Amino acid sequence: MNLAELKSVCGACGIRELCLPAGLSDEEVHLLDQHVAHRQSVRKGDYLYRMGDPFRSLFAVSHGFFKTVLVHEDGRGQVTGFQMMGELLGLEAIHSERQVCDAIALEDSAVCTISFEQFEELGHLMGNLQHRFNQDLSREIAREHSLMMLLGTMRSEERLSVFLLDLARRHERRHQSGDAFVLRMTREDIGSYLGIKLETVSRLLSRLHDEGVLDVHGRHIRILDRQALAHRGQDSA
Amino acid sequence: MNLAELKSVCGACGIRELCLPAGLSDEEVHLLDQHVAHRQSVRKGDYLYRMGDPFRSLFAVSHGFFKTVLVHEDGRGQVTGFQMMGELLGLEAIHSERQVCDAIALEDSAVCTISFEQFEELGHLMGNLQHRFNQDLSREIAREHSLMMLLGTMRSEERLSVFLLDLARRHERRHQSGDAFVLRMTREDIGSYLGIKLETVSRLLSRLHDEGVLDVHGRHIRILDRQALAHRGQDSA
DNA sequence: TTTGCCAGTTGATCTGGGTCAGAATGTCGC
DNA sequence: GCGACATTCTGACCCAGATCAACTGGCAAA
Repeated sequence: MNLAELKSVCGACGIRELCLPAGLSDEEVHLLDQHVAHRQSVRKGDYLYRMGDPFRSLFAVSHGFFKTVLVHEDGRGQVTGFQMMGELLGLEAIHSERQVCDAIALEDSAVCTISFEQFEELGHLMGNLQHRFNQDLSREIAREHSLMMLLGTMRSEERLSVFLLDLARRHERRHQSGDAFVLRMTREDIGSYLGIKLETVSRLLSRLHDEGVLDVHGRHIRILDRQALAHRGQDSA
Repeated sequence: MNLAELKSVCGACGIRELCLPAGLSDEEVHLLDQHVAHRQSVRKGDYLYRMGDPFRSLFAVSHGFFKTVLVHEDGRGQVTGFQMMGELLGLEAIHSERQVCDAIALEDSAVCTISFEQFEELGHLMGNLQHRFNQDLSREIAREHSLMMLLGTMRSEERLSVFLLDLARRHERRHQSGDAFVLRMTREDIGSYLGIKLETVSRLLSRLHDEGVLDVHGRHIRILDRQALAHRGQDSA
C-alpha cells in the first residue's frame, strides 16, 4: 500500500456508505480523509478505551465487533451496545473530558481514529458533515429510546427476538446474510444487554430451536422463520 | 413588554445558564436570540408534538414540565424522559423527518421554539454553539446509558431511589429545594419510566415513608434521609 | 493425552414484582 | 358544595424469570 492509498482511506473504503462519510461528496470525503483518519487494530479481548481514559477521539469500526460496557461503582456492569463495522464509538463521551464506559473488541478488529477536535473544525468547514453527525447522534438517542422500551416493557422472549432481528437487519445492511450468522458475544453479554440472565438466554434459544424458529449450534444462528420470530412474546404466552 | 425585550429572550432569561445559551458570550446569545427563538405556551395535558408530526424545530422548556412517551405499534407505551426548564425536546427526531415520540405537558408550560434548519446555520457561524450542542446530544446519550443500567440491573427500590435523587439534583440546579418538591407526574408515569408497575411505585413510596426515609403526601415529597435513600436496593434486601 | 477451564445447557426451587380486586382519596367541572 | 371520574393505596394470589446446582463439550496449555 502506497502513500496515496493511505491518504485516501475513506474514499476507497468498502463500507463508506455505512460510516461517517455516508452522503458526502467525493471532495468532502477526500477532505475528511486527508485531515483526520488513520487506522488502528485491536485484538480480541482488548480494550479500545476504558472508563476514565481521556476523551480525544471518536472511533469508527473498520472491521470486527465491539461491545460497550457501563460499569457501576459497585462493580455491576451493563452492556450498552454492540458495534459492527461502520458504526461509531465514543459518542457518549463528547460531553465529558473522559470516557464514560469501556469498549472491548469481541474479535480481532480495526478502527479508524478521528481526533474530535479536528472533527469539529472540519464540521465547521463542511456543514454537510456536521449535519450528518447531528443525525448520527440523534439516531443513537432514538436507538436507546427503543432499548428503553425493550427493557421497560417487553418479556424476555420478545427481547431476544428483537435482538436477533436487529442483528439480522444490521448484517443485511452490510451485505451479509441476515438469516445465518455467528454471534460474537457470549450468552452472558446478550443477557446483560437485554436485562436478563444468561441461563434465560440459553433456555430461550433452546426453546426457539425446538420450536423450529431457529437453528442454534453454539454461536451459529440460522433464522428459519422470521415471521414467527417477529411475533414472539408480544401476543403468545 | 416591548419589541426590544421580545428580541432578547435568551439574554434576559433566568435559566440561560441551564439552557442552550450556556457558556456562550453575550454577543453570541444575542445572535441566537435575534434569529431563532420565540415562545409558545402549552397547556397541561396538551401535546407539544406527536409521533409522526413533521420535525422542524427543537424546543427548550422555558417553564413547566413535560414527559416524552414512545408508543409501540401494539399500543404499549414507555415514558422515555421527563423534561424540566432549560432542557431540550426533540433531539431524538433530528435523524428523521418526523417526530418519533410524543411530548406532553404535565403542567401549564412554555417552550422556546428553534427552527432546526436555522439552528444548524447558526451553528455553522458559531463554532461555540455547535460545540455546546454536540455536548448536549452526547450528554443525552450518556443519560440514557445510565437509564439502561437502571432498567437492566437494578431492583425496583433502587430504581425509585435513583429517580428521586435525580429529581432532587435537577431541582437544586434550578435553585429549588431538592429536599421538598412536588411530583408532576402520576405513579403510572413513574412506573413506566422505571420499568415497574404503578402499584409497585405506590408500595415502595409507602414503605420508604413508613421507614422514615421520605415524607409522602400524595405528590408532595420530602426527602428526610438522603444517605438512606442513596443506599436503598443495592445492598439491603 | 491429560488436565483445567470457560461457555453453555438443563433441572429444581424460590421470589420479586406482576396481576386482580376493592376501598380510599383527590381533583375538577358545574 | 356536590357529583363524577381519575388517581392512589392496600391486600391476596400468581408466575416469569432469578437463583442454585449439576453436568457437558470444546479448546488450550502442559
